[in-house]
This record gives sequence, C-alpha cells and structure tokens, in this order.
Amino acid sequence: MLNSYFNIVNMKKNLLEKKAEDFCSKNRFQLTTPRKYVLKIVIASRKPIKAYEILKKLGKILVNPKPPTVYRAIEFWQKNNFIHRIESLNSYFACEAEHLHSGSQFLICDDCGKVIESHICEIPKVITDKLKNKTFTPNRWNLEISGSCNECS
Amino acid sequence: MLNSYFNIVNMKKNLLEKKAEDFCSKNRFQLTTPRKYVLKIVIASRKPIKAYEILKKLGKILVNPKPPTVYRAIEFWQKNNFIHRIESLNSYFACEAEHLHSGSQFLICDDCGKVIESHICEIPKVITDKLKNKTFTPNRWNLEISGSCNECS
DNA sequence: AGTTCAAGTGTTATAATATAACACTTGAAG
DNA sequence: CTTCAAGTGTTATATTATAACACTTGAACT
Repeated sequence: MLNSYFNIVNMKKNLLEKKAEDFCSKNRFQLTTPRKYVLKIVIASRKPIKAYEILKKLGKILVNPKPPTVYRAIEFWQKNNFIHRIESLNSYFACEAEHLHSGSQFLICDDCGKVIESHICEIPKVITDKLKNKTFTPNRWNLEISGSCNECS
Repeated sequence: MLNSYFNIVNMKKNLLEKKAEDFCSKNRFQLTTPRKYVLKIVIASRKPIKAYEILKKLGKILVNPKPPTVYRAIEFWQKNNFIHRIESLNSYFACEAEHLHSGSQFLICDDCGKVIESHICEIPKVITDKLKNKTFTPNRWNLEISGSCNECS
C-alpha cells in the first residue's frame, strides 16, 4: 500500500503548478522556461531551498544557467506570492495559501530544517496595540520562529 | 537652547555602554578593544548598520581591521542580547531592552530607514493558538514589519 | 504579414555578506 | 610563574546577490 502522505504532497504540487499557469495566463505574464522550472524546483523541495541549490538543480534541466536566471525567477514568484523568502535562512519556500497575504509566519526547526507556514493574515493585536501611538503604516511583515519540531525535540 | 532629544539619545548611549561594561565584568567576559568599539559604533548609529559599515568605521579607530574582527564582535553582542540582527536588511541594531528576550519585533521604515523596536516578550497569542496542535517548541523569534513611518507617509 | 516595443533572457563581471582555518596573544586561576 | 581557555590577527575563500548590456520573444498594432 502506498503512503498516502506522498499522494497528498503530489496533489498539492500539481495544484500549485496549475495555479501558477492560471495566474500567468490571467495576468498576461509569461510562464517562461526558467520561471516554470524554478517554481517546480522550489515546490518539489519541501524544505526551504537556497538560491544556489535551485541553480544547481536547474542545471540538470537547462544548459549552464547563471545566478541572475534563478534570482529573476525567484523575484517574479516572490512578488506574486508564490514563494516566500525565509530571511533567517537565506532560503526560499513555496507558499500554499489560496490568497494574497502581506504577512507570513514560519516555524523553523533548527534540527531537521523543516518549516511550517502558518497562514495568519492580520498583524497580531498585541503588536498593533503597542504601536497605536507610533502611527506607522505597515506594508509587509514577516515572523520567523525558530525552535524544535515535535519529531526533533 | 539645546535640543533635548540628543541629550536623551546620548544618555541612552552612555547607559548602554555602562551596561555592557557591567555585563562583561559580572560574567567574566573580556571587554576587548574590538568588542568595545564595535558596540560603540552600533549604538552610535541610531539606524541599523551593516557589518561592512561597522568595519569601515572601526578602521578609523583600529589599524586595518578585517571582517572576522567585526563579525566576531557582532556575534558576541548578539548572543548576549546587546544587538539584534535585522534579517531583512542584513543589518545590526542596538537593543535597549533592560532584560533578555528571546523574541524581537521591528518596525522598519522603507523610506527613511528608521527602525523602532517594540519590546514584546511573548509570542502573540494568535500565533501560539494556531500552533497548539503542532507541538513545536519555540526558541527564538523575530518579527519584522516594513512600511512607512509617520514622518515619511 | 510586417512593425514595434515592453517584457524577458543570456552572459560577463563583480558587489556584498560571511566564515574557515591557523598561528599567535592574553589574562586570570591555580 | 605556569597553564590553558578565551580571544585576536590574518589570509584566503565561501556564499549570496546584483549591475550592466546585448539579444530574443511575443502579442498588440497597423
């Protein structure tokens, strides 16, 4: 009997790729070869992946790709909310949210490297309360929590 | 009449340096020349400062310092909670908190680069609620909110 | 069908950020 | 006054990211 976990993962993978196709045609962006494969690679990696790791994997598909090729594709997908940058790891991670969001939160396991994204859309109230008198207009936000996941601790 | 803002800033500056001295003697760490001046530089810069900017300023005090000198001092102060790294800016910032804290939050103005640290010590409840069934043990956390400050928006 | 031009790519080079490794120095505990 | 962990100085290099410029492509116009 096959492990159903992988079936679910593969489903998500295909859905995300489909979503990307739709997104591009809807918005008249080109789903070019580098864009397509960079996204595929990031989605396939179920952990945060580094730009030069993407580059290496891309090298198995395209002939001798260069860093800007990867960084441009990353930038495109990041801008359009298909991937997030995990700042504390200099890494990139596919976003499974069904909607745009200006904030993201990650649980990062220091031991196994696993990352869980929690889709909270509002900046937590403690924060906004504290900032009431600062009159600051938030634009983007990112919360990264490091620790140990249940499998490692 | 002098602007009292700068007096307050200078007071804070001196307090922080004093605190660092106390911290080192209490804990039997050495307040060495590079450590002392790196901290001074980070405190004096009231905005997040980059490692190579610190290096450049340090070069006006010490003879031809090298990157590891700066990075080691940064690491020391960061570990001991005197400075934080602002991940989204690859920059470092003096912490004014009177206590240790495993989490930090920053408001970062995209326009003028000003940063405000808000000292919230607990991970916001929305987050912990959402993560209840994930059984994840947090260790450190960092929230960075980018936007426009009141002077820029 | 040909023209146009913004969007996108390929490539070279280099900037910016960070660390490994190793020999040397220092200071405080015994 | 020895010892050795803690800390420094230095060389070299790894890692991450972008500037700049010539070239290609596709789809919106005549």
